[in-house]
Amino acid sequence: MAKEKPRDLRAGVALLWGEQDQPTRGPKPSLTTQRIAAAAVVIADADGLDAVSMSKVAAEFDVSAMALYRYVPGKAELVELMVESVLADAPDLSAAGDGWRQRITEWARRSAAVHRAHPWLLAATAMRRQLMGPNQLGWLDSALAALEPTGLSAAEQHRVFVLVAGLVRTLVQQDLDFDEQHSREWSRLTDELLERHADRFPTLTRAIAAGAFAPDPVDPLEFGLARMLDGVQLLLHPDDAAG
Amino acid sequence: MAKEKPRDLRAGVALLWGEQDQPTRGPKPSLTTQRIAAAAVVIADADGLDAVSMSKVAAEFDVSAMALYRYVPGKAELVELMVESVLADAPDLSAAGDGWRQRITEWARRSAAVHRAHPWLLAATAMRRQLMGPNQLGWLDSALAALEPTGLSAAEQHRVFVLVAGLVRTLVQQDLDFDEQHSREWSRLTDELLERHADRFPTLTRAIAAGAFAPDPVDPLEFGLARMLDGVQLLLHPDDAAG
DNA sequence: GCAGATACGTTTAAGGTATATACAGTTCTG
DNA sequence: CAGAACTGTATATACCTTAAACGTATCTGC
Repeated sequence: MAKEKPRDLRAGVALLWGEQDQPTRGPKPSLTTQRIAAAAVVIADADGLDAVSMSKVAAEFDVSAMALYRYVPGKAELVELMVESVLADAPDLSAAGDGWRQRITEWARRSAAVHRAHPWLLAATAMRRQLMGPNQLGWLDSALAALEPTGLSAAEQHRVFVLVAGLVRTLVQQDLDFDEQHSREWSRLTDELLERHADRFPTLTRAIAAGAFAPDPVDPLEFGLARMLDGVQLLLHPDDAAG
Repeated sequence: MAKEKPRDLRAGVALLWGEQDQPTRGPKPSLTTQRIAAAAVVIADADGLDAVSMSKVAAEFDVSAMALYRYVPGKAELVELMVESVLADAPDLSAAGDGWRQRITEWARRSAAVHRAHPWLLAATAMRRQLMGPNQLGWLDSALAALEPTGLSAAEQHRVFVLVAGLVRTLVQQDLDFDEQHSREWSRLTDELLERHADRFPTLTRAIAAGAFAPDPVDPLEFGLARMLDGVQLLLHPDDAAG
């Protein structure tokens, strides 16, 4: 995962879009990129992205690690295929209602659900220089479709999309980071430290005392979306109070 | 980076807070955790987080890789120390004005600046199960201080903080991902693909034609903050239009 | 002052990782 | 039916983290 190989974008795109010409001679391949990606997804779902190694994936097919390089140029491309694999079926938002707000909210919920179902997805799409495949573009397309009725300019729609997608990422990550046991132990240790350093962190100390970090019944995604979309709505109708 | 070692939280916290009792016997250590972290930061700034390896850091001090393990339990802890190192000096927001909005905006700008100056910081703080040191808490404290005058409940202030911090992360990441050359080449390839698949991505095709992905003179952070804080302001004063 | 305890840094090595290269075997094409 | 083209394997390189054993430097208690 460390070294940056020089990448052939053209080849990467062709791979992601399934636009490679099949050779006619030679033995029939025993695998497909789809099956490889699917196997990698199973491993990542179970043990995290770091657990996905060429040899572990190859082992799923009783094949040597090097065999995978006949299908995939390298690990970076494998991860891209994993992302595509998991983003199949861009959401149909027409059932969510007619308003742009309902639709983009539904988009955010679905996106959050996918990210929660595949915790490695966040890390995978956080990697620099990622290419986007058709499925990822499908999600983008459906979000933009939801925002189209706002009447905002194309540039503004794009900006809003970035905000909403970012919000989903942030809040899902918060979710995933939360681990009951770990969290409890950390709180205990930190409380103790904060008591000793209360003067350095006056506001924080007060906030904790006031329950700022206590379990919160409000769904952060719903809260965040509501605030953010209120802000967008204000951009559309500067005079109205949002409802 | 792959395996998850069982971690001793207590030890990790002690390390991060510099609360370890110095031994009296034995040779004097030739290094300090601070110097080690600083060297690692230099490497990461130059070549990315993946380029930080125990042996490269050790080489900066002409010392064997294993020597570092006398100072740091493992690489995860080293990364935590790097984060602390870079988050020294929590921002003083008093110069930004009196309003909560000005102050939290300033906080976001400063936070973004640090993240941009150390591109690996995003990845480093995205790791699961991270511990927070005093400097990281300092930043948290100052953000909460900025939000205190809103009069929101402690829980609400926390929720808003999460939104703002997330916004910064998202938008900085977008920034960092952007690479002139790569982006240009990708556009070219994608345009070509989209033309062939316009029916699959109708909205996206339209959006691109309308310039949604053209260079945008508006600073996304300012745009995002404005929308988000408008939303928050509406929470405070449901009847007013935000200005 | 000196023995013993303790801590530092090194060497060695084990067990991971990605992936380059050379090769053996299989299958289609001319 | 020979040769080209392709698949998968075996081998090897160059990394990575980190465990264990060891020699050596330094302080503490006597």
